[in-house]
Amino acid sequence: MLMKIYNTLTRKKEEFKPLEGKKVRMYVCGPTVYNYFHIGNARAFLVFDAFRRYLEYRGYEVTYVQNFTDIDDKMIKRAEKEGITVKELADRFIQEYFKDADALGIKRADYHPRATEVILDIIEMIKTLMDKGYAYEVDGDVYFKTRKFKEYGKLSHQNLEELEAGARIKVEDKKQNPMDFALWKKKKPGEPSWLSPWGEGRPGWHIECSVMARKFLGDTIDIHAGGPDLIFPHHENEIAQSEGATGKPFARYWMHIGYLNINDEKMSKSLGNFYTAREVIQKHDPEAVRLFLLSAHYRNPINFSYELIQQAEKGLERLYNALENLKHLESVAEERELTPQDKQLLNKFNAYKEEFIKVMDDDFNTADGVAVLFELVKEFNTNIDEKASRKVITAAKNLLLELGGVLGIIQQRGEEKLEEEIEKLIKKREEARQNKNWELADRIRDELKEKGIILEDTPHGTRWKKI
RNA sequence: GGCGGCAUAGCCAAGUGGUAAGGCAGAGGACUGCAAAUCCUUUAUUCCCCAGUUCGAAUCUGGGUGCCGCCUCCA
Repeated sequence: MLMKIYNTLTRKKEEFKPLEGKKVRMYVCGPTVYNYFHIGNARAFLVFDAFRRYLEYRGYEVTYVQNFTDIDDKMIKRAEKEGITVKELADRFIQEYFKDADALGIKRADYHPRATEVILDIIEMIKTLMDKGYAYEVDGDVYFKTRKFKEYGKLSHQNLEELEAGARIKVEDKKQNPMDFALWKKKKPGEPSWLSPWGEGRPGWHIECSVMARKFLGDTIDIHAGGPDLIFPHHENEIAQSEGATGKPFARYWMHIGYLNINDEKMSKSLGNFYTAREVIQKHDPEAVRLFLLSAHYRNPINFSYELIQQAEKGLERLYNALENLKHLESVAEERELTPQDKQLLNKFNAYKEEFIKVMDDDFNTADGVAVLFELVKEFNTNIDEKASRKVITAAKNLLLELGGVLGIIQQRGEEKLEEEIEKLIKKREEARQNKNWELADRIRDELKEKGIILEDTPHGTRWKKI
Protein backbone atom coordinates (compact mmCIF):
# COMPACT_ATOMS: atom_id res chain seq x y z
CA MET A 1 0.00 0.00 0.00
CA LEU A 2 1.25 3.42 -0.89
CA MET A 3 1.18 6.28 1.52
CA LYS A 4 -1.11 9.17 0.92
CA ILE A 5 -0.21 12.81 1.35
CA TYR A 6 -2.44 15.84 1.15
CA ASN A 7 -1.02 18.23 -1.40
CA THR A 8 -1.77 21.92 -0.98
CA LEU A 9 -1.18 22.34 -4.70
CA THR A 10 -4.05 20.07 -5.75
CA ARG A 11 -6.03 20.28 -2.51
CA LYS A 12 -6.30 16.53 -2.57
CA LYS A 13 -4.80 13.53 -0.90
CA GLU A 14 -2.49 11.92 -3.40
CA GLU A 15 -0.59 8.68 -3.48
CA PHE A 16 2.96 9.35 -2.50
CA LYS A 17 5.51 8.30 -5.05
CA PRO A 18 8.95 9.81 -4.71
CA LEU A 19 10.72 10.93 -7.82
CA GLU A 20 13.34 8.26 -7.42
CA GLY A 21 12.71 4.90 -5.80
CA LYS A 22 12.78 5.06 -2.04
CA LYS A 23 14.64 8.37 -1.94
CA VAL A 24 12.76 11.32 -0.54
CA ARG A 25 13.99 14.86 -1.00
CA MET A 26 12.41 17.02 1.63
CA TYR A 27 12.73 20.72 2.33
CA VAL A 28 11.22 22.47 5.32
CA CYS A 29 11.31 26.24 5.71
CA GLY A 30 13.26 27.06 8.82
CA PRO A 31 13.31 30.03 11.15
CA THR A 32 14.57 33.54 10.74
CA VAL A 33 17.13 33.57 13.49
CA TYR A 34 16.48 36.94 15.11
CA ASN A 35 14.88 35.54 18.25
CA TYR A 36 13.94 32.33 20.04
CA PHE A 37 11.38 30.42 18.04
CA HIS A 38 7.85 30.33 19.34
CA ILE A 39 5.49 27.47 20.01
CA GLY A 40 3.82 27.94 16.62
CA ASN A 41 7.15 27.52 14.88
CA ALA A 42 7.72 24.53 17.09
CA ARG A 43 4.58 22.92 15.74
CA ALA A 44 5.91 23.08 12.20
CA PHE A 45 9.41 21.86 13.00
CA LEU A 46 8.13 19.10 15.24
CA VAL A 47 5.36 17.84 12.99
CA PHE A 48 7.60 17.58 9.96
CA ASP A 49 10.27 15.96 12.09
CA ALA A 50 7.73 13.29 12.99
CA PHE A 51 6.84 12.84 9.31
CA ARG A 52 10.47 12.44 8.46
CA ARG A 53 10.81 9.84 11.19
CA TYR A 54 7.81 8.00 9.83
CA LEU A 55 9.08 8.06 6.25
CA GLU A 56 12.35 6.60 7.48
CA TYR A 57 10.44 4.04 9.52
CA ARG A 58 8.67 3.01 6.31
CA GLY A 59 12.00 2.43 4.63
CA TYR A 60 12.44 5.69 2.76
CA GLU A 61 15.81 7.28 2.57
CA VAL A 62 15.11 10.89 3.42
CA THR A 63 17.38 13.80 2.68
CA TYR A 64 16.09 16.55 4.89
CA VAL A 65 16.98 20.19 4.49
CA GLN A 66 15.95 22.99 6.79
CA ASN A 67 17.36 26.46 6.25
CA PHE A 68 18.17 29.37 8.50
CA THR A 69 17.21 32.80 7.24
CA ASP A 70 20.09 34.86 8.55
CA ILE A 71 19.71 38.02 6.51
CA ASP A 72 16.53 40.09 6.19
CA ASP A 73 14.84 43.20 7.57
CA LYS A 74 14.06 41.63 10.93
CA MET A 75 17.65 40.48 11.35
CA ILE A 76 19.02 43.90 10.52
CA LYS A 77 16.62 45.67 12.83
CA ARG A 78 17.26 43.37 15.76
CA ALA A 79 21.02 43.41 15.37
CA GLU A 80 20.95 47.18 15.34
CA LYS A 81 18.88 47.21 18.50
CA GLU A 82 21.27 44.83 20.24
CA GLY A 83 24.28 46.69 19.03
CA ILE A 84 25.80 43.61 17.41
CA THR A 85 26.40 42.53 13.84
CA VAL A 86 23.84 40.54 11.88
CA LYS A 87 26.30 37.67 11.80
CA GLU A 88 26.67 37.68 15.57
CA LEU A 89 22.93 37.74 15.97
CA ALA A 90 22.54 34.79 13.60
CA ASP A 91 25.26 32.76 15.29
CA ARG A 92 23.65 33.29 18.63
CA PHE A 93 20.11 32.36 17.69
CA ILE A 94 21.15 29.41 15.58
CA GLN A 95 22.75 28.04 18.73
CA GLU A 96 19.59 28.79 20.66
CA TYR A 97 17.54 27.13 17.94
CA PHE A 98 19.46 23.91 18.36
CA LYS A 99 19.12 23.98 22.13
CA ASP A 100 15.34 24.17 21.94
CA ALA A 101 14.95 21.90 18.92
CA ASP A 102 17.17 19.24 20.51
CA ALA A 103 15.15 19.45 23.72
CA LEU A 104 11.98 18.91 21.72
CA GLY A 105 13.48 15.84 20.11
CA ILE A 106 13.63 17.43 16.66
CA LYS A 107 16.30 15.57 14.76
CA ARG A 108 18.99 17.54 13.01
CA ALA A 109 18.47 18.00 9.31
CA ASP A 110 20.98 16.53 6.90
CA TYR A 111 21.71 20.09 5.83
CA HIS A 112 21.04 23.29 7.71
CA PRO A 113 22.19 25.89 5.18
CA ARG A 114 22.19 29.59 5.86
CA ALA A 115 21.09 32.13 3.29
CA THR A 116 24.36 34.02 3.55
CA GLU A 117 26.28 30.88 2.61
CA VAL A 118 24.65 30.68 -0.79
CA ILE A 119 24.82 34.28 -1.99
CA LEU A 120 26.75 33.35 -5.13
CA ASP A 121 24.15 30.73 -6.04
CA ILE A 122 21.44 33.29 -5.42
CA ILE A 123 23.09 35.75 -7.77
CA GLU A 124 23.37 33.00 -10.38
CA MET A 125 19.68 32.19 -10.18
CA ILE A 126 18.67 35.83 -10.39
CA LYS A 127 20.85 36.18 -13.46
CA THR A 128 19.12 33.21 -15.05
CA LEU A 129 15.74 34.73 -14.27
CA MET A 130 16.79 38.00 -15.87
CA ASP A 131 18.09 36.19 -18.94
CA LYS A 132 14.78 34.42 -19.31
CA GLY A 133 12.82 37.62 -18.89
CA TYR A 134 11.36 36.76 -15.49
CA ALA A 135 13.14 39.57 -13.69
CA TYR A 136 14.02 43.20 -14.18
CA GLU A 137 16.33 45.62 -12.50
CA VAL A 138 15.39 49.10 -11.38
CA ASP A 139 18.09 51.25 -9.86
CA GLY A 140 19.94 48.48 -8.03
CA ASP A 141 16.84 46.53 -7.03
CA VAL A 142 15.77 43.42 -8.90
CA TYR A 143 12.14 42.27 -9.05
CA PHE A 144 10.40 39.16 -10.21
CA LYS A 145 7.91 39.84 -12.98
CA THR A 146 4.85 37.96 -11.79
CA ARG A 147 2.86 38.59 -14.98
CA LYS A 148 5.47 36.67 -16.92
CA PHE A 149 4.93 33.52 -14.87
CA LYS A 150 1.66 32.21 -16.20
CA GLU A 151 0.94 29.87 -13.34
CA TYR A 152 1.43 32.46 -10.64
CA GLY A 153 -1.14 31.78 -7.91
CA LYS A 154 -1.45 28.04 -8.50
CA LEU A 155 -0.43 27.09 -4.98
CA SER A 156 -2.61 29.55 -3.09
CA HIS A 157 -5.37 29.14 -5.70
CA GLN A 158 -5.61 32.80 -6.44
CA ASN A 159 -5.34 34.44 -9.77
CA LEU A 160 -3.12 37.37 -10.33
CA GLU A 161 -5.95 39.77 -11.17
CA GLU A 162 -7.67 39.06 -7.88
CA LEU A 163 -4.44 39.36 -5.99
CA GLU A 164 -3.72 42.65 -7.65
CA ALA A 165 -7.22 43.89 -6.89
CA GLY A 166 -6.92 42.86 -3.26
CA ALA A 167 -3.39 44.08 -2.87
CA ARG A 168 -3.09 46.21 0.18
CA ILE A 169 0.54 46.92 -0.27
CA LYS A 170 1.48 50.38 -1.37
CA VAL A 171 2.31 50.55 -4.98
CA GLU A 172 5.97 51.21 -5.26
CA ASP A 173 6.87 53.17 -8.32
CA LYS A 174 9.76 50.89 -9.04
CA LYS A 175 7.64 47.80 -9.52
CA GLN A 176 5.90 47.21 -12.80
CA ASN A 177 3.13 45.41 -10.97
CA PRO A 178 2.08 45.49 -7.32
CA MET A 179 2.51 41.72 -6.98
CA ASP A 180 6.08 41.74 -8.22
CA PHE A 181 8.49 40.96 -5.42
CA ALA A 182 12.13 41.65 -4.68
CA LEU A 183 14.82 39.19 -5.67
CA TRP A 184 17.64 41.54 -4.81
CA LYS A 185 17.55 44.61 -2.60
CA LYS A 186 19.88 47.53 -3.06
CA LYS A 187 22.06 48.27 -0.07
CA LYS A 188 20.99 50.93 2.35
CA PRO A 189 23.61 52.67 4.48
CA GLY A 190 24.89 50.49 7.28
CA GLU A 191 23.37 47.26 5.99
CA PRO A 192 25.32 44.09 5.30
CA SER A 193 25.79 43.68 1.58
CA TRP A 194 27.32 41.61 -1.15
CA LEU A 195 28.58 42.61 -4.53
CA SER A 196 26.39 41.70 -7.48
CA PRO A 197 25.96 42.62 -11.14
CA TRP A 198 23.36 45.14 -9.93
CA GLY A 199 25.61 46.72 -7.37
CA GLU A 200 25.91 46.13 -3.67
CA GLY A 201 22.90 44.65 -1.98
CA ARG A 202 21.34 41.60 -0.40
CA PRO A 203 18.93 38.90 -1.46
CA GLY A 204 15.17 39.13 -1.05
CA TRP A 205 13.57 36.65 1.26
CA HIS A 206 11.98 34.21 -1.17
CA ILE A 207 14.91 33.53 -3.45
CA GLU A 208 17.02 31.91 -0.74
CA CYS A 209 14.73 28.91 -0.34
CA SER A 210 14.53 28.34 -4.07
CA VAL A 211 18.29 28.34 -4.21
CA MET A 212 18.97 26.20 -1.15
CA ALA A 213 16.40 23.59 -2.11
CA ARG A 214 17.92 23.32 -5.55
CA LYS A 215 21.50 23.33 -4.35
CA PHE A 216 21.03 20.53 -1.85
CA LEU A 217 18.19 18.54 -3.39
CA GLY A 218 18.06 19.28 -7.09
CA ASP A 219 15.68 21.01 -9.51
CA THR A 220 12.66 18.98 -8.47
CA ILE A 221 12.13 17.94 -4.90
CA ASP A 222 9.58 15.57 -3.42
CA ILE A 223 8.21 17.38 -0.39
CA HIS A 224 8.29 21.05 0.41
CA ALA A 225 6.78 21.91 3.74
CA GLY A 226 6.20 24.74 6.14
CA GLY A 227 3.76 26.81 8.14
CA PRO A 228 0.39 27.87 6.74
CA ASP A 229 1.33 31.51 6.51
CA LEU A 230 4.01 30.61 4.02
CA ILE A 231 1.61 29.42 1.34
CA PHE A 232 1.23 32.97 0.20
CA PRO A 233 3.36 34.73 -0.72
CA HIS A 234 6.50 32.84 0.20
CA HIS A 235 5.89 29.44 -1.36
CA GLU A 236 3.98 30.92 -4.26
CA ASN A 237 7.01 33.05 -5.00
CA GLU A 238 9.39 30.14 -4.62
CA ILE A 239 7.47 28.25 -7.27
CA ALA A 240 7.58 31.22 -9.62
CA GLN A 241 11.32 31.65 -9.14
CA SER A 242 12.32 28.02 -9.30
CA GLU A 243 10.08 26.98 -12.14
CA GLY A 244 10.86 30.18 -13.99
CA ALA A 245 14.55 29.45 -13.70
CA THR A 246 14.59 25.71 -14.37
CA GLY A 247 11.46 25.14 -16.43
CA LYS A 248 10.82 22.07 -14.28
CA PRO A 249 8.30 21.39 -11.52
CA PHE A 250 9.76 22.64 -8.25
CA ALA A 251 8.10 20.52 -5.57
CA ARG A 252 5.79 17.57 -6.09
CA TYR A 253 4.03 17.60 -2.73
CA TRP A 254 3.41 20.80 -0.81
CA MET A 255 2.57 20.26 2.82
CA HIS A 256 1.33 22.88 5.26
CA ILE A 257 0.28 22.56 8.87
CA GLY A 258 -2.62 24.35 10.57
CA TYR A 259 -2.18 27.38 12.75
CA LEU A 260 -1.43 27.22 16.41
CA ASN A 261 -3.72 29.67 18.17
CA ILE A 262 -3.99 31.08 21.65
CA ASN A 263 -7.58 31.30 22.89
CA ASP A 264 -8.79 30.75 19.35
CA GLU A 265 -6.86 33.73 18.15
CA LYS A 266 -3.80 33.76 16.05
CA MET A 267 -0.69 34.12 18.11
CA SER A 268 0.85 37.50 17.55
CA LYS A 269 3.13 39.91 19.27
CA SER A 270 0.68 42.78 19.10
CA LEU A 271 -1.91 40.78 21.03
CA GLY A 272 0.68 39.82 23.59
CA ASN A 273 -0.32 36.16 23.39
CA PHE A 274 3.11 34.99 22.50
CA TYR A 275 4.95 31.97 23.88
CA THR A 276 8.46 30.96 22.99
CA ALA A 277 9.12 27.26 22.79
CA ARG A 278 11.77 27.80 25.42
CA GLU A 279 9.46 29.16 28.08
CA VAL A 280 7.04 26.29 27.49
CA ILE A 281 9.64 23.55 27.78
CA GLN A 282 11.08 25.15 30.87
CA LYS A 283 7.72 24.65 32.54
CA HIS A 284 6.71 21.33 31.03
CA ASP A 285 8.15 18.09 29.77
CA PRO A 286 9.11 18.64 26.11
CA GLU A 287 7.71 15.21 25.30
CA ALA A 288 4.35 16.35 26.63
CA VAL A 289 4.55 19.23 24.19
CA ARG A 290 5.27 16.75 21.42
CA LEU A 291 2.41 14.52 22.47
CA PHE A 292 0.10 17.51 22.61
CA LEU A 293 1.03 18.76 19.17
CA LEU A 294 0.81 15.30 17.61
CA SER A 295 -2.55 14.53 19.25
CA ALA A 296 -4.40 16.68 16.74
CA HIS A 297 -4.44 16.37 12.98
CA TYR A 298 -1.60 18.41 11.54
CA ARG A 299 -3.78 20.36 9.13
CA ASN A 300 -6.29 21.44 11.77
CA PRO A 301 -5.85 24.54 13.85
CA ILE A 302 -4.83 23.80 17.39
CA ASN A 303 -5.38 25.88 20.48
CA PHE A 304 -2.48 26.25 22.83
CA SER A 305 -2.82 26.56 26.59
CA TYR A 306 -0.85 25.38 29.57
CA GLU A 307 -3.89 23.49 30.76
CA LEU A 308 -3.86 21.38 27.62
CA ILE A 309 -0.15 20.74 27.99
CA GLN A 310 -0.87 19.49 31.49
CA GLN A 311 -3.46 17.10 30.11
CA ALA A 312 -0.90 15.82 27.67
CA GLU A 313 1.57 15.45 30.50
CA LYS A 314 -0.84 13.13 32.29
CA GLY A 315 -1.24 11.08 29.15
CA LEU A 316 2.51 10.88 28.74
CA GLU A 317 2.71 9.67 32.31
CA ARG A 318 0.35 6.82 31.46
CA LEU A 319 2.61 5.78 28.60
CA TYR A 320 5.69 5.92 30.78
CA ASN A 321 3.99 3.99 33.57
CA ALA A 322 3.28 1.19 31.14
CA LEU A 323 6.86 1.25 29.93
CA GLU A 324 8.25 1.20 33.46
CA ASN A 325 5.93 -1.63 34.41
CA LEU A 326 7.12 -3.64 31.44
CA LYS A 327 10.74 -3.02 32.34
CA HIS A 328 10.07 -4.16 35.86
CA LEU A 329 8.22 -7.25 34.71
CA GLU A 330 11.01 -8.04 32.34
CA SER A 331 13.42 -8.10 35.24
CA VAL A 332 11.32 -10.54 37.27
CA ALA A 333 9.75 -12.75 34.60
CA GLU A 334 11.29 -16.00 33.54
CA GLU A 335 12.42 -17.09 30.16
CA ARG A 336 10.33 -20.02 29.05
CA GLU A 337 8.76 -21.64 26.03
CA LEU A 338 5.93 -19.70 24.46
CA THR A 339 2.48 -20.98 25.24
CA PRO A 340 -0.39 -20.69 22.73
CA GLN A 341 -1.60 -17.74 24.79
CA ASP A 342 1.78 -16.07 24.47
CA LYS A 343 1.69 -16.55 20.74
CA GLN A 344 -1.75 -15.10 20.58
CA LEU A 345 -0.53 -12.05 22.41
CA LEU A 346 2.36 -11.60 20.02
CA ASN A 347 -0.09 -11.74 17.15
CA LYS A 348 -2.15 -9.07 18.79
CA PHE A 349 0.89 -6.84 19.14
CA ASN A 350 1.47 -7.20 15.47
CA ALA A 351 -2.09 -6.19 14.71
CA TYR A 352 -1.59 -2.95 16.65
CA LYS A 353 1.54 -2.26 14.73
CA GLU A 354 -0.26 -2.77 11.45
CA GLU A 355 -3.01 -0.47 12.59
CA PHE A 356 -0.44 2.18 13.45
CA ILE A 357 1.05 1.91 9.99
CA LYS A 358 -2.36 2.00 8.37
CA VAL A 359 -3.39 5.25 10.01
CA MET A 360 -0.01 6.92 9.55
CA ASP A 361 0.11 5.91 5.90
CA ASP A 362 -3.03 7.96 5.41
CA ASP A 363 -1.55 11.44 5.36
CA PHE A 364 0.32 11.02 8.64
CA ASN A 365 -2.63 10.76 10.98
CA THR A 366 -0.62 11.12 14.16
CA ALA A 367 -3.77 11.60 16.24
CA ASP A 368 -4.85 8.09 15.34
CA GLY A 369 -1.29 6.91 15.78
CA VAL A 370 -1.28 8.23 19.32
CA ALA A 371 -4.59 6.49 19.95
CA VAL A 372 -3.05 3.18 18.85
CA LEU A 373 -0.28 3.72 21.36
CA PHE A 374 -2.81 4.11 24.15
CA GLU A 375 -4.72 1.05 23.02
CA LEU A 376 -1.48 -0.87 23.04
CA VAL A 377 -0.80 0.26 26.57
CA LYS A 378 -4.23 -0.89 27.67
CA GLU A 379 -3.53 -4.26 26.11
CA PHE A 380 -0.26 -4.54 27.98
CA ASN A 381 -1.68 -3.41 31.31
CA THR A 382 -4.53 -5.86 31.03
CA ASN A 383 -2.88 -8.96 29.65
CA ILE A 384 0.73 -8.97 30.70
CA ASP A 385 1.84 -9.82 34.19
CA GLU A 386 4.78 -11.50 35.87
CA LYS A 387 3.59 -14.90 34.70
CA ALA A 388 4.15 -13.99 31.07
CA SER A 389 7.20 -15.25 29.26
CA ARG A 390 10.00 -12.76 29.26
CA LYS A 391 10.02 -12.96 25.47
CA VAL A 392 6.52 -11.54 25.37
CA ILE A 393 7.34 -8.80 27.82
CA THR A 394 10.41 -7.78 25.87
CA ALA A 395 8.45 -7.76 22.64
CA ALA A 396 5.82 -5.53 24.24
CA LYS A 397 8.42 -3.12 25.58
CA ASN A 398 10.22 -2.95 22.26
CA LEU A 399 7.03 -2.29 20.32
CA LEU A 400 6.07 0.53 22.64
CA LEU A 401 9.51 2.08 22.25
CA GLU A 402 9.47 1.50 18.51
CA LEU A 403 6.16 3.20 17.82
CA GLY A 404 6.83 5.90 20.41
CA GLY A 405 10.12 6.51 18.65
CA VAL A 406 8.36 7.20 15.37
CA LEU A 407 6.44 9.98 17.08
CA GLY A 408 9.46 11.00 19.12
CA ILE A 409 7.91 10.31 22.52
CA ILE A 410 8.76 8.07 25.47
CA GLN A 411 12.39 8.27 24.40
CA GLN A 412 13.85 10.64 26.94
CA ARG A 413 13.68 8.98 30.30
CA GLY A 414 16.37 6.37 30.29
CA GLU A 415 17.73 4.05 32.88
CA GLU A 416 18.11 5.91 36.11
CA LYS A 417 20.19 4.80 39.01
CA LEU A 418 19.55 5.30 42.66
CA GLU A 419 22.05 6.46 45.22
CA GLU A 420 23.13 3.78 47.65
CA GLU A 421 21.60 5.61 50.56
CA ILE A 422 18.19 5.56 48.90
CA GLU A 423 18.46 1.91 47.99
CA LYS A 424 19.17 1.18 51.63
CA LEU A 425 16.06 3.07 52.67
CA ILE A 426 13.96 1.11 50.20
CA LYS A 427 15.33 -2.16 51.60
CA LYS A 428 14.71 -1.00 55.12
CA ARG A 429 11.14 -0.23 54.20
CA GLU A 430 10.75 -3.68 52.66
CA GLU A 431 11.77 -5.23 55.94
CA ALA A 432 9.39 -3.00 57.85
CA ARG A 433 6.57 -4.09 55.57
CA GLN A 434 7.49 -7.73 56.08
CA ASN A 435 7.14 -7.10 59.78
CA LYS A 436 3.92 -5.20 59.21
CA ASN A 437 5.48 -2.13 60.71
CA TRP A 438 3.30 0.14 58.59
CA GLU A 439 4.18 3.25 60.49
CA LEU A 440 7.87 3.00 59.71
CA ALA A 441 7.18 1.91 56.14
CA ASP A 442 4.96 4.89 55.50
CA ARG A 443 7.44 7.24 57.11
CA ILE A 444 10.17 6.06 54.78
CA ARG A 445 7.85 6.32 51.81
CA ASP A 446 7.02 9.94 52.73
CA GLU A 447 10.66 10.72 53.29
CA LEU A 448 11.59 9.39 49.86
CA LYS A 449 8.73 11.24 48.26
CA GLU A 450 10.21 14.47 49.53
CA LYS A 451 13.42 13.49 47.85
CA GLY A 452 11.52 12.96 44.61
CA ILE A 453 11.28 9.19 44.71
CA ILE A 454 7.82 7.66 44.40
CA LEU A 455 7.37 4.08 45.57
CA GLU A 456 4.75 1.72 44.24
CA ASP A 457 4.19 -1.68 45.77
CA THR A 458 3.27 -4.28 43.19
CA PRO A 459 2.45 -7.96 43.69
CA HIS A 460 5.93 -8.74 42.44
CA GLY A 461 7.95 -6.29 44.47
CA THR A 462 8.36 -2.57 45.02
CA ARG A 463 8.94 -0.31 42.07
CA TRP A 464 10.27 3.23 42.23
CA LYS A 465 10.29 6.22 39.97
CA LYS A 466 11.67 9.70 40.07
CA ILE A 467 9.50 12.73 39.65
C1' G B 1 -14.54 41.86 -3.05
C1' G B 2 -11.60 36.96 -4.00
C1' C B 3 -9.91 32.23 -1.71
C1' G B 4 -10.22 28.80 2.28
C1' G B 5 -11.04 26.39 7.09
C1' C B 6 -13.79 24.98 11.38
C1' A B 7 -18.42 23.65 14.47
C1' U B 8 -18.31 15.89 17.64
C1' A B 9 -19.41 14.57 25.62
C1' G B 10 -17.19 18.86 31.29
C1' C B 11 -12.27 19.67 28.44
C1' C B 12 -8.93 18.04 24.23
C1' A B 13 -9.70 15.20 19.89
C1' A B 14 -10.07 11.20 15.62
C1' G B 15 -13.49 9.57 12.41
C1' U B 16 -15.69 11.68 5.04
C1' G B 17 -21.88 6.60 3.64
C1' G B 18 -22.82 1.32 7.63
C1' U B 19 -24.71 2.57 12.90
C1' A B 20 -19.78 7.56 17.53
C1' A B 21 -11.64 5.94 18.36
C1' G B 22 -8.31 7.69 21.99
C1' G B 23 -6.65 11.02 26.04
C1' C B 24 -7.74 14.29 30.35
C1' A B 25 -11.30 15.20 34.16
C1' G B 26 -15.68 13.05 37.09
C1' A B 27 -18.68 8.89 39.51
C1' G B 28 -19.00 3.78 41.34
C1' G B 29 -16.41 -0.83 42.10
C1' A B 30 -11.95 -4.37 42.29
C1' C B 31 -6.91 -4.92 43.94
C1' U B 32 -3.77 -2.82 48.29
C1' G B 33 -2.04 -2.81 55.38
C1' C B 34 -2.79 2.24 53.43
C1' A B 35 -1.35 4.36 48.97
C1' A B 36 0.30 4.52 43.94
C1' A B 37 -0.09 2.11 39.48
C1' U B 38 -3.60 -0.90 37.05
C1' C B 39 -8.29 -3.14 35.76
C1' C B 40 -13.86 -3.21 35.39
C1' U B 41 -18.37 -0.31 35.00
C1' U B 42 -20.21 4.47 33.99
C1' U B 43 -20.28 9.73 31.29
C1' A B 44 -22.73 12.03 23.26
C1' U B 45 -29.80 7.32 21.34
C1' U B 46 -25.98 11.25 19.00
C1' C B 47 -22.06 14.65 16.04
C1' C B 48 -24.40 23.69 15.28
C1' C B 49 -29.68 24.23 12.96
C1' C B 50 -33.32 23.12 8.91
C1' A B 51 -34.60 20.50 4.53
C1' G B 52 -33.17 16.74 0.96
C1' U B 53 -30.65 12.18 -1.35
C1' U B 54 -30.19 7.02 0.55
C1' C B 55 -32.25 0.70 2.96
C1' G B 56 -28.76 3.56 5.94
C1' A B 57 -25.42 10.23 6.99
C1' A B 58 -21.43 13.07 12.01
C1' U B 59 -19.91 11.77 7.10
C1' C B 60 -23.19 13.45 0.53
C1' U B 61 -26.50 17.82 -1.52
C1' G B 62 -29.05 22.60 -0.73
C1' G B 63 -30.09 26.51 2.69
C1' G B 64 -29.10 28.92 7.40
C1' U B 65 -26.30 30.33 12.00
C1' G B 66 -21.74 31.06 14.54
C1' C B 67 -16.39 31.31 14.80
C1' C B 68 -11.62 31.71 12.38
C1' G B 69 -7.79 32.37 8.68
C1' C B 70 -5.27 34.05 4.00
C1' C B 71 -5.15 37.93 0.15
C1' U B 72 0.74 42.56 3.99
C1' C B 73 6.42 40.54 7.44
C1' C B 74 5.03 35.98 10.00
C1' A B 75 5.92 28.56 11.01
